[in-house]
Amino acid sequence: MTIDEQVKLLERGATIIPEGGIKDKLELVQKEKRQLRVKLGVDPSSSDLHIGHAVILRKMRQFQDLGHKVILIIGDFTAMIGDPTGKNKTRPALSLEETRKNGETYIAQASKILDSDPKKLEIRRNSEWLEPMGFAEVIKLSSNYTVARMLERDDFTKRYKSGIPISVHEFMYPLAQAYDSVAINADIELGGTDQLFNLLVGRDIQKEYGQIPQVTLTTPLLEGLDGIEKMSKSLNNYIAIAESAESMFKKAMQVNDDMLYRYIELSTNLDLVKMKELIRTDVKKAHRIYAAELVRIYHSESDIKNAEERYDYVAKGGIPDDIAEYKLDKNELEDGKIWVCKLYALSGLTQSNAEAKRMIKNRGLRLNGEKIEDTNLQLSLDKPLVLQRGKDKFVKVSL
RNA sequence: GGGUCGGUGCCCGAGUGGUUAAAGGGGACGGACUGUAAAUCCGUUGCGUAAGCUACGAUGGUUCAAAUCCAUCCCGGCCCA
Repeated sequence: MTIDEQVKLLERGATIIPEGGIKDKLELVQKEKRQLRVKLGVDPSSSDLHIGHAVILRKMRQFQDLGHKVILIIGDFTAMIGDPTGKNKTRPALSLEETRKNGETYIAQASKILDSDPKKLEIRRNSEWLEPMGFAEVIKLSSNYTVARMLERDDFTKRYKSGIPISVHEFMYPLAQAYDSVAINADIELGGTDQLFNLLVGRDIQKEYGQIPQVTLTTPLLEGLDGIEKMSKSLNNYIAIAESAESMFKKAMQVNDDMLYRYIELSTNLDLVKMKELIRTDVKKAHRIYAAELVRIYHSESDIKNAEERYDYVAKGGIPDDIAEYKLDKNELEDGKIWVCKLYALSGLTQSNAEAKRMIKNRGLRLNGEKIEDTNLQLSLDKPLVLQRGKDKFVKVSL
């Protein structure tokens, strides 16, 4: 591949700062006969990677495939300090052990996408260099940036204007992240568009430390299944890359029609021109192709059929066979029977007896496929029972 | 440090002594309709099968009765220093 072709591939779906920066970097390393050092910082506070994260990981993979080195930085130190007080309220600060564990899960999941050849992948933790930094060092680092410039960051601006508190330590986040770039001497740093500010701080700080500033490459954030918020675990609007083929297929089918093109664009390599046309002419089919493609990427060709069949079966009101099981303790029985509402609560399908009762009144609970009418129903468990909530939440109960 | 305003359920927000498990909106969850979509419409949205209990930043107090009044404390915004 010529450099121009490489640039074209790498820049697809991404925003580069400064413009043309990728080409310059590629030419530079060609001259110096070395690999690019491509950085991605990850926050080990959540352990479930979703297809939104995958956008950037897939971009990383492209760099690897072109022979470059990807450096994954687990932000174990920054996560340990605890999340800023911002919108998400205070998140309990994680212990080093937790962040380490989350980091491991992250790596395990990311390796579904990344090439784990050590020549192409380096994994570091930022506690490595941030922890030993003394206060004097930190002051020196922070003296390179001004409050006014910090406040330029979009979420700081918004919060400041609307009177939402900003703690001083939150200013340290961009700086710490920027210092990571210095520590590993990054040529390029990748991130979601929400990371742009932090990535740019990296450029400034690298300059201050006498390095050539990194080029930043940002990819769009994938909106969640609700079509409004960004995809995230806490909003529960995500498709995890580790979830089962069945669940993945189902969620993919539920992506809003309006969002489908964007999902295809950002999370698959499907032919965009063809898919755009298909969405126009036959949306349902487009959904199926997308759903199948996702399963193909994260599971395998052979899993598609099962996932699709299950989907169709449940859509028709069928009870699938891969249901979670719950073993009821005999002590819960009275005269060999148990009250329906209690059973639903115990099985975890409802949060409380009261909720189960309400759901029955709303005709939302089924037993062996039949709607439950009577809130006072007493059940004996001679045979296993299939409890169901809504369309697709099942639990099989037995003694 | 001083002044001032504020802290209500998942979120926003009304409520300034009893009729308040707390208006309204959002979200979420069910149902109808559908393509297990969207839109729309309907219902539910603290726990307890009940008596009742718990809940309006925390603790203590006043009162027959407190989210509402008082005291102290904690947290935050704004203004002044």
